[in-house]
Amino acid sequence: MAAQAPAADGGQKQPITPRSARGVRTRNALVVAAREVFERDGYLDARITDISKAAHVASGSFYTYFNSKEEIFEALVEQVQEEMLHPHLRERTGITDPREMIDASNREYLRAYKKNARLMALFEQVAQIDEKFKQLRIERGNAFARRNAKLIRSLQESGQADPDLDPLVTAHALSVMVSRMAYLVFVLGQRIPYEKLVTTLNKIWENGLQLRPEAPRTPAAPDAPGVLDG
Amino acid sequence: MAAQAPAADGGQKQPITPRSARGVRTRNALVVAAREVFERDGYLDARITDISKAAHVASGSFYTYFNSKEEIFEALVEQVQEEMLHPHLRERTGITDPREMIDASNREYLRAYKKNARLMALFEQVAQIDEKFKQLRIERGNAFARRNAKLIRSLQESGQADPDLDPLVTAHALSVMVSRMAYLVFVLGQRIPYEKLVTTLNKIWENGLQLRPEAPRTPAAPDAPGVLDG
Amino acid sequence: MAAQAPAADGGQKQPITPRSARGVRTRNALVVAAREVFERDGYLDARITDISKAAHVASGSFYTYFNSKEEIFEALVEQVQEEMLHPHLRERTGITDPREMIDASNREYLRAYKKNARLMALFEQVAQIDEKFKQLRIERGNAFARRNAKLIRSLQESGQADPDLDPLVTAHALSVMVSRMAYLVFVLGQRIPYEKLVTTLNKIWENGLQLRPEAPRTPAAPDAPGVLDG
Amino acid sequence: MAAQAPAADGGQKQPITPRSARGVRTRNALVVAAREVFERDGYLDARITDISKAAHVASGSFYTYFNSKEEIFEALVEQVQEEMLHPHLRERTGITDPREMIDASNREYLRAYKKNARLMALFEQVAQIDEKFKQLRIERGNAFARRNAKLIRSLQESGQADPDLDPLVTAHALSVMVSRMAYLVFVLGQRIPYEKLVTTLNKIWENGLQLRPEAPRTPAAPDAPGVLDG
DNA sequence: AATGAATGAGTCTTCATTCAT
DNA sequence: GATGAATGAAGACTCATTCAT
Repeated sequence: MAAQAPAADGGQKQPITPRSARGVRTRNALVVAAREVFERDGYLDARITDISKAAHVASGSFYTYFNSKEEIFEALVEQVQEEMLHPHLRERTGITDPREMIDASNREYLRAYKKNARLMALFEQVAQIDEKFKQLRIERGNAFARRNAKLIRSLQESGQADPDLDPLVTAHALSVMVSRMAYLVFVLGQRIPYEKLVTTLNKIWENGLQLRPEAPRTPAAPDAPGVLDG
Repeated sequence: MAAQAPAADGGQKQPITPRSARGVRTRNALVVAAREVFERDGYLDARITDISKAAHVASGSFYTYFNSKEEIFEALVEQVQEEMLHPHLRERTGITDPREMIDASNREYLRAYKKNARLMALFEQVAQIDEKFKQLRIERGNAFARRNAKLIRSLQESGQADPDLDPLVTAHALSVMVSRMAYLVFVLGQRIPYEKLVTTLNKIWENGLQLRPEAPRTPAAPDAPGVLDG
Repeated sequence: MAAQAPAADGGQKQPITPRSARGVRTRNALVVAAREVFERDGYLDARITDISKAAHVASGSFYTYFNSKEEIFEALVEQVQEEMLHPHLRERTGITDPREMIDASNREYLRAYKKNARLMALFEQVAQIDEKFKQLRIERGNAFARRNAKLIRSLQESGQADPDLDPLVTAHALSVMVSRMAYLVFVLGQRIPYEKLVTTLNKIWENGLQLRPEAPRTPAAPDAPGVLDG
Repeated sequence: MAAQAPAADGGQKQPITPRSARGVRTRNALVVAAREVFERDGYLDARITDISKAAHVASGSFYTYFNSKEEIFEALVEQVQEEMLHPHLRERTGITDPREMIDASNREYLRAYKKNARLMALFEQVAQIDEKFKQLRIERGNAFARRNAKLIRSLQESGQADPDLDPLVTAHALSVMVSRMAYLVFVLGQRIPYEKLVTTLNKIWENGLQLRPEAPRTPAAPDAPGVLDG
């Protein structure tokens, strides 16, 4: 009752990692169901009961694997992350021309965003509601910006980009521009034709950096903001 | 007893517009308290009870003026809107040089955002949660974009801006870039020095539009995204 | 949601002290109902729902005044305490003969215990279950023992009681003997005639202390263990 | 399909007596684990799951041997009983002097109580919670009291003890005094030096019975209250 | 016999909303 | 209009018990 010794498991709650095949199936079913329900009802209106129901398991089974809505959401994010993880553009494509690179990475980003629009909307929402996830997005955004900043810096050093721009701030700005436009179009439904969206964003990147058209044989260009960038 | 006589107000709830001076005071106290509580606890965790308590009125009194949290939030938005409403830059300042105009409007926007950062964070949050408010922001964003698009178009026509850019999409993109950076810095706490933020954003606008430096005698420049733009 | 600022009330929960007459009535009804339900079902099986039901209020109303079963139990204890509180024997009766005093206080204690047997059983039970209440009983027992020890000491000093006895330990021992016998008889139902119980306990007190029969004009004698003693 | 054939065991549940050596081991492990968990968490907070975990068996295996927490507790009690069972004092020691006997049996009781304090606390607790176990303790206490009463009676008959005392009630009273003091000191932590505790209790027994110091050649003295006395 | 997941009944608890004074 | 208590629907969560493998 009152002042009992804490449980022997060190205060951790029950959630287990499934040991049997059946357990794996159930856990997966729950994560899949969670995605369904979250996308359908939004994070806030999603009831744990509904997730269990959608997974065709008893309500209590949810707690075999997760402690809370937040926790299963985390699991969902991790899973999606894995799916979306892939090597960087340059390594995959061998593209080195900055213009081509900007185009490729913006296209890739926008395509992925469009494809997972409901999920992205969900992430947007949760980042506004849950502190932990908000932090995650900040860090992710910073990582992207740092990487892009490096590329911008190298373009500046080789005389291909406007040397007056602060690389890190510029990287942030151009990244949020792209990701926010993706949100505007694919989540909020702003009607902008896809091709026009891509070309305009490309153009602003190029103009913004003042890319010298006659880029001779140069190296880098920024990688696109990742799917989870803010 | 059987057939209820329909209420005179057609089934609408009670919320009244205060008639007495006391009523006005109470209603105001509630709106002020709502802002306090919303900023402190976030929209979701703010309980109507807390708002009433903060306003030093009985919990039941809330319903004399509002039907729901959403409704008092609306009232809060309207009030803030009034406070922030002011004529457009050009009309106020007479500035016509595009560069100056970009600088002035970005500064004005960022200053206002910083000053009301907690409120802006709140708006961001509610737009993710409440459908009605989400629509409001879309419309507001569109209005801004249309206005800025007009200015971009006129710059293009006078040969001062890159004619390849789609004016409306560009207007959207540059606007969200600024507003999102404001969010990043003033709400999420990204550490970017104020002056560096302003100059970088200015630069990207200018570069992005390819403003001809020798802008001879031309007119327009985009108005900054308003305080409530997304 | 996640890391929200704590409520403005300093972390205290809602429970209020009733401000209206109606509120006082409701709160009282709940405490009375709690006693009923606790005595009927035992502490563990008593559901908050049942208490509310017995008090003829909605289930949620319980939480207007209490946070938990433990809390309303505390309120019940306090109330009972007040009812049972009365001046010490000697002050009330003027008895000074040790034998008479022992008899009077044992009788009083046993009578009160018998009258409130179900409540006493309840206290016994909760002291085994709830740490806070267990502490309360320890302290109460100590207070009694200290008082009785003082009396024993003075009897020893005036040559009326066995000087070999440790006053404090003896006080504890004789007190727990009486209270535990009360429990045995009135709660567990051990069939011992009331009068035989009293006289036997009296006798053991007298013998135990080796009270000199010819106690001339002496002063003190121990006060009986109080109703709540362990 | 319609009429269920009654199970061969008459509706009784499964719990088995282990047939294999492995079964014996598992069952033992569970009882040992139960003691651990009960002592650590208290009867109420002990979950069957925890007992299984502590025994390193799957949660479902519990039900191979027991139907409920109550049932394994019973098994635990029985096991402890066996361990503690030993012949009566007199038979073991040959002591016949009443004073020596009181001393010996009190010492023995208190030593055993101290050694198993957590277990005794547990028994105390369960007796307050579980009806079946409460009955057990009543019976046990009665058995002790009857035996001690017989001894008191014989002391009275041989002129060694106060003839005014009711033997049975006195036996109860002195027994509960000892056992309750043991609880006070070893479970509740009342700080009384061991030796002082023993000698004081001895003294009260002797004084209480008014043992004639010159005890000539007499036989009996009460056996101490057994470990499970109330 | 052992395993370890699945089940779901039973309570607690919150708080927007109503209402008698 | 204001008050402050009462209401009760809604959901979260626990854990003893069952069961397929």
